[in-house]
Amino acid sequence: MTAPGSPADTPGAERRRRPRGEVRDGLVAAGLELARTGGPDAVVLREATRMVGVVPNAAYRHFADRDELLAEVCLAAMGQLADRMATGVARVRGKHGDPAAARHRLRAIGVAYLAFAREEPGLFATAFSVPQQHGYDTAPGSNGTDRTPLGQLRAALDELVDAGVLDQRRRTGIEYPVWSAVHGMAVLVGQGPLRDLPDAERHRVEEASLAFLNQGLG
Amino acid sequence: MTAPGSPADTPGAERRRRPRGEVRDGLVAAGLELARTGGPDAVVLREATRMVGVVPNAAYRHFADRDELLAEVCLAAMGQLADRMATGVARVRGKHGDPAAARHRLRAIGVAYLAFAREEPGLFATAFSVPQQHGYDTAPGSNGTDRTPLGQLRAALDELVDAGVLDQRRRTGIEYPVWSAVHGMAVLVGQGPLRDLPDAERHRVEEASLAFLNQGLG
DNA sequence: GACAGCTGGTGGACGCTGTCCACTAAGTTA
DNA sequence: TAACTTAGTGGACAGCGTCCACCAGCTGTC
Repeated sequence: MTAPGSPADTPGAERRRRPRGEVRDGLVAAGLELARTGGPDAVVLREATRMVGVVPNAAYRHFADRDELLAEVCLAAMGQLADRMATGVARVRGKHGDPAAARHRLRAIGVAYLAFAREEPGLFATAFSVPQQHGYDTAPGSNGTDRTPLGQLRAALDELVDAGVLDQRRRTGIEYPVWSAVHGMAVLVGQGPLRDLPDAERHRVEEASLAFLNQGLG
Repeated sequence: MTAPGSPADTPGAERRRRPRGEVRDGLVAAGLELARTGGPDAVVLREATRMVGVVPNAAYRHFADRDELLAEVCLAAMGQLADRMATGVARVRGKHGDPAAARHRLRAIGVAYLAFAREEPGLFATAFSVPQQHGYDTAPGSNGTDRTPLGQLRAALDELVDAGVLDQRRRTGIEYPVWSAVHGMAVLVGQGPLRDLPDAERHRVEEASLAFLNQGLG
C-alpha cells in the first residue's frame, strides 16, 4: 500500500494528520486484506499500520488493542458473506410464495454460503472468529429487513412456510439446525478434516448436504 | 508441572537426559493442558517446555517446529473426542439391529459430540485446528473397527440400515450431512455467533438439531 | 575397555509481535 | 491569540518462534 521509504502513500505529504477517519478505515481495509489471504491470525497490527503508512502506535488512537481491530475486520468479513448470500438469493426469479421459487431461494442461500467459504476461506474463517470480548450482536432485529446471514435464512424459511412447503408448526427454531448443517459442511470441507477432498468429491458432499436439507424440510 | 527454580520434576536429578521419550510425551501432555484451557493458540512452545522443565530449544529435538507439536496435540484432542463418543455409545443398551437401540446409539453420538464441545471447548477447537502441513489422515480404515469420530458415526449409520430405519439406498455418503449438522451446531454454539445463548436456549437449539437429524433419517 | 558417533540437552542471539509511556504538532474552540 | 484536544511519532519492553554453536551422556565397535 505504501513504499517503506516514504511515510505515506502520497509522496508529497510527508507526515501527520490524514483526513478524519482515513487511518481507521485504512487499518480495517488492510486488516481485511490480510484476513483474506491468511485468516484471522494474519491480521497483525503492525503489518496493517505498515500498509497504511503509519507507525504501529497510531493504531491505538483508533482501537483499544489488536482484538478490537480484529473485531472490526470480522464484522466486515461477515458483511461480505451477507452480501454474497443476498446477491445469490436475488438472482432466483419467481414470485414470493411459489413453492419451487421458495425452495430455490433457500438453496441459493446454502450455495452462496458454501461458495463463499470455498472461494474466500480466509474471510470466512475470520467472519466467525470474533474475539471473546467483542461478541456478536445477536442481530439488530431492526424494523426493515435483517440482512445478516441468519436474517436472510429466516426470511427464506418464512417464505417456505408461506409457500406451503414447510409446515408452520415445524418452523419455530428450525433456522438453527438448517444453519448448522450448512455451516458445519463449510467448516469441515474448508478447514476441517475434509479439507483435502478432491474437488469432485467435495462437490458431491456439499450437494448431499443441501439435498438432505431440502428433503428434511418437507 | 515443575517448580521454576529446579530444572526438573525430581529435585535430585539436576539436569540433562531424561528417560527415552519422556520429554516428548511431556511436551504433548503440556500442550494438551494448554489447549484445554485456551484453545490451539494457547499451545505456546516455550510455555510447554517450561512446564516440562526443559529449555525452549529442547523441543526442537522432538518436533520440527511449533506446528508439529501442535499437530500432535490436535491428534490427542481428537482422540479424547473419540473416547467420549465411544463411551456414550457403549452406554446405550439393546442389541444390534433393534430399531430403537440403533436410533439411541446415533443420538448418543451426537449428544457426546455436543457435550464434549461444550465441556471442553479448548480441546474441541484444538482437535479441528490441525495446521495445514500436518493434515488429517482421512482415517486409517484398517481391518478392525475404526475408532475415529467419523468411523463411529459410520458404524451407527450402518446399524440404522441394518435395523431397517434408514433406507439402504440413502446410506451412501449420508455420514457427511449428518456429521455437518452436528459439527456445525457444536461450532456455532461453542465459539460462533450463538456462543452467548443462555443455557436453556442453547439446550433447546441443540435438541432441535438432533431432532432434525432423527427425523431426516427416516 | 578406549574411542568414535549419535542423541538430546544447554546458552545465547535474532527478528518479529503487541503494548506502554512520553512527547509533539496539527486542528479546534474560547 | 491562547488553551485544549486529537492524532500522530519515537523509543522501549517482554514474550514469542527459531537458528547456531556447543557439549554431556549414552551406545556400539574394534
